[in-house]
Amino acid sequence: MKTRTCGELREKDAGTPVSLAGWVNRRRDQGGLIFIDLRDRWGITQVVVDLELAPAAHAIADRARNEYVLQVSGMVRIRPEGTANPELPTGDIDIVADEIVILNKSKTPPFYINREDGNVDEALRMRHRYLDLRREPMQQNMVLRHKTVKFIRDFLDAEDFIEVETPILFKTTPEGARDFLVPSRLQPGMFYALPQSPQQLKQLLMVGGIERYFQIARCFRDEDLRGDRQPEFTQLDLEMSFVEREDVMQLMERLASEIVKTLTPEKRLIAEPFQRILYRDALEQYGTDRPDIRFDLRAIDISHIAGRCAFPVFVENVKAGKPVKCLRVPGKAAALSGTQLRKEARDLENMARRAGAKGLAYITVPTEEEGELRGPIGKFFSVELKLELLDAVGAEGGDLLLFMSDEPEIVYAVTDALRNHFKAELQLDDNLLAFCWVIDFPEFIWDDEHERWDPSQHMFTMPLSEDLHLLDSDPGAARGSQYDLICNGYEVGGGSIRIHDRQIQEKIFPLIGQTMEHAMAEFGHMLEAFEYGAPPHGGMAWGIDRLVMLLAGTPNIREVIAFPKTQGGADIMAHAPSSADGAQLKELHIQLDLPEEPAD
RNA sequence: GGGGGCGUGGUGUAGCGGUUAACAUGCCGGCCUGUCAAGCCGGAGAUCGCGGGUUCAAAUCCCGUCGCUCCCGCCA
Repeated sequence: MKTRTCGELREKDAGTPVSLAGWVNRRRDQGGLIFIDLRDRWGITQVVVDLELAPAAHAIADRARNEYVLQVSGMVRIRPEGTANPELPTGDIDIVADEIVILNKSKTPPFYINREDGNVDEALRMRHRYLDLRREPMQQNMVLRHKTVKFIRDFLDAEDFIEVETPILFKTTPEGARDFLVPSRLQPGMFYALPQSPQQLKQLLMVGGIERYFQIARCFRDEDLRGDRQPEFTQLDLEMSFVEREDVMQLMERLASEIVKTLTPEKRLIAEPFQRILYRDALEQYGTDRPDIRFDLRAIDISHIAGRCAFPVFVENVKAGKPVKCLRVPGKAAALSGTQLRKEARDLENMARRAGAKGLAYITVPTEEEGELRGPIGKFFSVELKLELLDAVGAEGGDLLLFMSDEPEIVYAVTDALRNHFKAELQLDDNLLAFCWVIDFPEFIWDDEHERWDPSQHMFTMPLSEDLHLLDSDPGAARGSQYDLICNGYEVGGGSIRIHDRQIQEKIFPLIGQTMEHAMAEFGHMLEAFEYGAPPHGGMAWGIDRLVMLLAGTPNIREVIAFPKTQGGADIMAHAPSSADGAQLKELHIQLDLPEEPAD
């Protein structure tokens, strides 16, 4: 139906007879002359329909409306002097139509397909996602996503990886996120679970001698949604045998860097090699294990100074072993009037309280013409102590210094909240991609509620070899081999060296509160596999959706997924989920036990 | 489970106790042979998400509810 696309014709094609097909992006009716911007995935080409040259085509063009599907036959022609459109790649030519066929009509779309600035209610876009996908930004995102996955496949193929598919119907995993369950008809009362990740299977592939495996894998987690989280999402899942942490990290770093340079040359990487941040430092300085390092706003521990001031809260906290930390906001005080500053301080304090703090102290650093430190707690610091403080945090005139003191976890939360607040003010550059590695996570994190250790990544993570002995003596101090790849505050991926030794794996279960019977029932196949010559192995999993989202420069994962779910986990186009009919449920031996509808 | 935001012609917004509910765009009709966010003229189109309440009077205030969204919890 089409001999050429709507994006490719140029001056050199003049005189070629062509047939184009696509959608009416816009129609401009001049009376005897009708212009139609015909759009397909590759671009827009202007079609000219002249009443005198082609009366039949003109009559059809007269009836055409936006989003009608047309097939146009005609001659490529260089546009008359002075009518070229430099905005359009095809703007030097147009098609003089001699025949137009309406392949299909279209109702007036519920929102604009042909406008860049279209700020449309997202629910409406989702209800008509097939129309939304026609819009230029979505077309670009879909292409970018394809190119990203294609690049990854080619890259890993060149590195001798092979792609292996693992089952979608698999086994429930009692740890971690909630599973999506699928009832088994053949085995009444039994359930498959959709994989949260192919973790176990890829390790078994390593035991199976695949050595270098990857998969573009769909994964499922039944947890609440976020702007960067969907219940089903796509991972680049990857595993390698006979590697150490450094081998995986270096290959993965090269992949990340080459993706960015090849697919989005307009983006800049903040640093190569990627900065490596210890988990402990990430928490202490940024208050999170996925720091956005595009801006340098870090909490500094000043307990050793604050403990000697006269502010009772600080003194008591330091005595009780709680840290006092300072966040220096450069130039913030100078930018605000006294009234504004007091309001800002109130807002920040409320923010800190929401994060769990009891308060938030501040002082401002004087510029040269002013004299004193201002702010409620300035008076508690002697002159010498003030100088020591300013020196410790590198303060300059006009800075706002914020002070947090509480249990470490609360200080982390406040640091994170404040950093996110100031980040929003900074209007950071989306074209800057600040990749960094976070490493040396603890192997376990203490779970107060269940009084046990939880794996900080998962139960198959190998502890660092120098910390292996700590599993017996001080599991809380053992570091795992985990590495997370962070970009602009998003966790793009994570991985680790895995346990391939049954004895080590068996030590993990009691620590995380599992009996050996339970472990055997759930993971016996893993333990058994480890006994048949499991090679040392490790790997990584990337969130493809998040990666593409960063490459596309959108903060919303739904923009890079063709048919995403709403925050309520629904597809409001096709109306999923939906109720099952009685016969289906009966066949599966399922009875519903729904909460009572409240009676009015 | 919790906190915040939004919901007004097809679309995007304004209005925030008394308006014939405004504007832009789109849509329909007309004119127009070089437009390209075309232009000009005319027209249709909204019980202001839904339910209840306060009031002489509600798009506007209050309560509830539904939908979408952002965040916390949750996400090995």
